[in-house]
Amino acid sequence: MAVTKPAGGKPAGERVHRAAVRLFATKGFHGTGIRDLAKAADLSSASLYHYMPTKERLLADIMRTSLQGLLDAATGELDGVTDPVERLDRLVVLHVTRHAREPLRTRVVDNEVDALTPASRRDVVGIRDAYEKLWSDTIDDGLRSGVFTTTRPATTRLALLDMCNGVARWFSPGGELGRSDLADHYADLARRMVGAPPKQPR
Amino acid sequence: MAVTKPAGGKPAGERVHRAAVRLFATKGFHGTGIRDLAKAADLSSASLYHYMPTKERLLADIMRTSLQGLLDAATGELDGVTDPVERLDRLVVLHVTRHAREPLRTRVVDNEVDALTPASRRDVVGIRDAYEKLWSDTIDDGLRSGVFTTTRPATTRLALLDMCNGVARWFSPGGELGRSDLADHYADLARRMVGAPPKQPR
DNA sequence: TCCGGTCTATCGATCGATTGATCGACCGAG
DNA sequence: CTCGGTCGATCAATCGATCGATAGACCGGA
Repeated sequence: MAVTKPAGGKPAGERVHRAAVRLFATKGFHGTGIRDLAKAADLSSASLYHYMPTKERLLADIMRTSLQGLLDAATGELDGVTDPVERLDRLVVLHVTRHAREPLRTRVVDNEVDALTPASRRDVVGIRDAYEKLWSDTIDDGLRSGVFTTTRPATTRLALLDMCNGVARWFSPGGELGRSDLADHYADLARRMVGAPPKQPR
Repeated sequence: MAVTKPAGGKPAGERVHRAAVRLFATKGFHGTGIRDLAKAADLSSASLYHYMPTKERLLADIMRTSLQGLLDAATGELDGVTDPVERLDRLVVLHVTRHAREPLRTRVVDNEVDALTPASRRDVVGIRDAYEKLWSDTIDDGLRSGVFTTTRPATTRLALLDMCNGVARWFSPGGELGRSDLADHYADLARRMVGAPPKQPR
């Protein structure tokens, strides 16, 4: 009953957010005009500014909350887990599942970093670094305890992350491959890359 | 002696091309203004149009020639090579080496596809598809002959390519890791991913 | 039950700045 | 005297952002 206008059924603030994610992901931040955004959110370009301070701040908020959510989820997922193989499994499954569930949001996070102002960029990159440290620590642990065999752990970490990030570029929900199967397959690939034994030894 | 102005020592057309690659890679196509480009190429914005028909066509040319060069090199590299493991090795080494030698150009190719007009996009995506088919065929061959063990070859191909593409995002020439060592490491990772035996069995 | 006041949400109109692109003029080498 | 190369000036269009105004919901006091 609070809804007065049938403009999509969702509250306006959420419509702006969703439209921004979709447009920034598909056309890029600089490729998306304030009027494109307004049209997609079913608002005038003036009304837009009731829900965002600035176009750049809208982008920064999207990226910051998305990355923070990933970091929080990963921290929770690893809580109490000490086995490096299990830790790597969980990191990959969480990462891939998220990227497959929200490929648009992820693409914005991955591709629009240098559209941010220096201040926003510092925040975002700081969160991302904290997240990637979870991966570094896991790989280092695995090497120390001997379950991983890989030279150049730093490079391997980058290769792992790039591989997992790529999912957001091509995965389309509703395809033949489900999110869960996809995540399992990536976890297997990750184990192979670091030289850990496969999940079900044939 | 042909050089009349000391504007960087290079001919103007090449300066435009180089500046475009650098700016498109770091600030994005839509984030790069015609005046930024002119300044970086040490020309007026009007003179720019003696070396390009349109900003978009300049981008399309950069992407098309870069991708075509990669496809040609790969085709030549695979000529006569039938062993799937050797083929995969060569594909990875070529791909990674190129991405490490010219990360800026590669970033443009990878990130600015949807800044193209539909016509240009068709061309570029067509070349890219032909290139990726080399990878698909190699993986299929390896599976058929039994040297590769991987379920879901299509997904594994995507994971491989995303991993190798990622190099352009973080590699900086002159770092501690050389291009050749990097390429070898990636070839090893690729072998592990498809389940092929490592190069030097310890 | 009505009233004045406040707040949120929305808009059309418009701001100055910048966009990609074009024009005519000029310059120096051949 | 021509002509490839270069430029300042400028075009219409669009950019991100702001303005004042309006409509309606809600609230406390008469």
